[in-house]
Order: sequence, then structure tokens, then C-alpha cells
Amino acid sequence: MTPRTGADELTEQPRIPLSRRRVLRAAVGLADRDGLDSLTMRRLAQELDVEAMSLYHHVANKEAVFDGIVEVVLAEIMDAVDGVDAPAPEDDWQAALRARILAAREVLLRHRWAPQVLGSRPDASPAVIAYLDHVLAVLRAGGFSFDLAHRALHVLGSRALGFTQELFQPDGARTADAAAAEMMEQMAGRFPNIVWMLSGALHDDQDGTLGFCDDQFEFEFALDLILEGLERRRAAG
Amino acid sequence: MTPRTGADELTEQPRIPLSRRRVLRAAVGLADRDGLDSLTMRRLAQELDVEAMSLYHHVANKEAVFDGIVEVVLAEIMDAVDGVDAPAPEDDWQAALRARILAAREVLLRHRWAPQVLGSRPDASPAVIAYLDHVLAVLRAGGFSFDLAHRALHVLGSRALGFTQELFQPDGARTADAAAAEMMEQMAGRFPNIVWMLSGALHDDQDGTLGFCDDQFEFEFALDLILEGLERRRAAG
DNA sequence: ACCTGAACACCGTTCAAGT
DNA sequence: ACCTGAACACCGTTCAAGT
Repeated sequence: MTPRTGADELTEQPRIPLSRRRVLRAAVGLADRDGLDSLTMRRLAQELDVEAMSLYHHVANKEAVFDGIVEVVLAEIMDAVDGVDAPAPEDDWQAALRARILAAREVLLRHRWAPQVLGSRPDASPAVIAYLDHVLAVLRAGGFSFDLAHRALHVLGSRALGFTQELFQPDGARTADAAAAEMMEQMAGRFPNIVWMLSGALHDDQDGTLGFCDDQFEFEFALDLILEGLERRRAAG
Repeated sequence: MTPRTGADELTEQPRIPLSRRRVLRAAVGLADRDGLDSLTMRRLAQELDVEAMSLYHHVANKEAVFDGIVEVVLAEIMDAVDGVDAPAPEDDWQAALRARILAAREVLLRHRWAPQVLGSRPDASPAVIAYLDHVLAVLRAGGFSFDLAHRALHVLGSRALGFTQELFQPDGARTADAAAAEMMEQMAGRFPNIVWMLSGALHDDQDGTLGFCDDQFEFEFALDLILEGLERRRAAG
């Protein structure tokens, strides 16, 4: 993409010096493109046209790289959330929070590895704290007590950032269709209730796409259910 | 614990032969005791008094070990759930499901690494499918349509098995107290809403233990909120 | 059939040396 | 100050060889 030979070569331009910022941006790019397992110190260095050991002048170790890329993603989320178009929290905290969470979700969908890395951090990063502070501001403006606001954060859990932990993650290769069909075949006798549920989905299917597990739909359904439950408890005082 | 020298030695007793079962039980034990990062093929072999390469006669590779220990934990959960004391699903699906999920949670609390491994499996294991089938049976008996039952599984997500993805996991070493105190100090100005929330918790604190983030309490609060929301949608038809 | 030793291709990281 | 090469202590895994 960016050929290193050409007219510029004549000027004997020195390489852009490495920096923490460059290292982290390359790490995010590598994880986006090739997945988290491909993010090794050696491959990261290769990405930057440098030896692996040079990285250690800008990040303490690999854990610091993970901390760093979480920071980068959270910064993107904060940007997205700041620019969101939604009612003022004082007027409609549910709509305000809903819009913010869905904006955060859009960012995370661009960095599929982020949930896993986030979950593996033992300590709360300042960036996460800052985001939670932002969420709390909405709840507070909406009239939550500190108790209920605290519990709301726990109820939302990772959903506050726009993702949820599913019990398994059907990947792109095997679609929900294939998984469903396979189950129907193999497990008809063993898992009668799964079959019941899937047969319902097949029956409802209008356009032949087996619109099963529309992640966005499921996410919003769950989010709305939770926001509604929180509002009921808020209103009950 | 089981000394290999002694009277028995004279009988020249042959070692218990390796088996998939023994390998997986040792893997669970190792992960329980030393954490998931300590679960390497070489250390696992050491645990079994065997060379690392011998393991490959009983498991295909390390991924298969992860799949296997998930199976083991799910089997424990199925046992716990089967023995649960709760109303019949036909009479009170909420109480029936609540009791089962809390039983599953107790098992997971003995295997702290399980959520992480579960989340990393790309395909649904038969054991997870079997558990979900069990959950669906309860919902079905409770009068759910297949649509709503399907959505209920998504809303519950990992909570169906008794765990939730938090945005960070304060470890045992640094207690919630310490983390809270630290925040109050360092971040008073930057995160006003966090401070607001924490000051509330401090104020409410009666017995001086700063009863903040009681995981069990938070879990049940969230679970009840969700079950209630699902019941409302079920009743609405 | 079941286990092993040596080897291979990778890791993250340290350290002394280069410019 | 910043980068590097060689080295160390680990990984998962293969393969030919042992019993």
C-alpha cells in the first residue's frame, strides 16, 4: 500500500520514530485485521518495520500493550458517545442512555477483540472509569439514587459498553443457518426444547433467510427490557 | 498427599494408566488451584507424572483440553441443577429458573476460570446446548412462545449459567475498599459521578465493612429484574 | 497400545552491544 | 537516546523410536 521505494527515497528520509502512540495504533490495526492471537510482540514489530526488542522502549511489556489498546478503543467510544444525538438526560434518561450505549456498541463492532481484552484486565482502567462516570451522570440526571445507580451499573454490566457475553459465539464461517440445520438433524431426540425453539424460528421465517439471532435486534430487546426494569425501580423510589 | 514410596512399592504396582478422563480432571484441578495461565500441556503432564507428549494420546491438542474442561464443569452444573429444590416450572417458572441459575452459579464460583474458557469456545458445545435445552424446558412450561423463549436466552446470556461479564474484575488482593479509597483520593475532580456514587455507599455503610459490590446481591438483583421483565412480556402475550 | 526423547517452530523478555 | 543481535526460558506440537 505505501511503497517504501520511490521518489521520496532520494531525500534519504529518516524513518518516523517509534512512539507509544504508533505502537498502540499498529496493535489495534493488527488485532482488527488478523485477530487477537496474531497480536504478538514479534509480529507487531514486523508491522512497524522494526525489531521486536525495540518495542520495549515504548511499552513496558505485552500486558501494557493490552492496556494500551483498551485505552485506544475507549477513547473512540468516548468520542462517539460525546457526538450522540439524543434527548437530554434530565428529560428522558432512558433515551439518553440507550443512544449512548448503542453508539458505544457501534465502535465495539469495529474492534471485535475488544470485549475479550477488556474482560481480561484485572483492574479498572481510567478510561473505563471515565466512561462509567459518564453513564452515571445520565442516571443521576434521570433521578437515580446512588444505590440504584450503582446497581444499574451492575445490571448493565458489559452491556453498558455495548456488548454482551454470549454462551458461545457462532463465527462467520458457520452461519446460524448451518448451526441450526445441524442441530435439527443430529439432536432431534436429545434436545427437544431446542428443536421446539428452532422450529418456531423456521416457521416464522418469511423471506427464507432464517432471520435467527439478529444480534442488533436481540441487543436492543435486552437493553430495553433492562432500562424499563430500572425505570420501574427508580419510579418506585 | 499420595506418597509413591512405601509398602505398596514392593508389589511393583503399575501406574494407573492415563485416560482422557484423568487428563481432564487433572486439568480442572490445575486451573482451580493455579489459574488458567498455569494450565500448559507441560505442567499438566507434570501433574500426572508423565511426559507432555503422552497427553496427545488422549486429547487431540490443547484446544481439546479446553473443550474437555468445559464439559466437566457443565456436567457438574447439570448435576447441581437436577438436584435443585424449587417449584415446578408449570406453577412458577420464575422461581424454578431462579433456583436453577443460582445453583449453576454456585458451581461456577468453584471454577473461576470457567467463564473465560466458555466465552472463548467458538462453537456451542453439546454440554452447553443440553443446559440451554433444560432452561428452555422451564420457559416452555411457563408458557413462553418460542420467540420469547429465544429472546429470553439472549437477554439472560451468560447469566443463564450464573455469571456475568463485568467491565473489570477487582481481584482478591485489592479489595473493593482499597479500590474505592484510591478512587476517592486520586479522582475526586475528574470523576464527580463516581465520587457521588461511592460517597453514597460510604454513607450507607452501617457496619463499617463498606458492603460495596456484594456480588451475590448484585447478581440476584439483576436476575430478578430480568425475570420480571420477561414475565411482563410473557403476560402481555 | 502406550509412552518417550529429541527436535522444530514459535513465544515474551533480558542484556550487552552497537550507532 | 534509540535501536539491535544473540541468547534464555518457556510454549504447543511432530516424529521416529522405544517397550
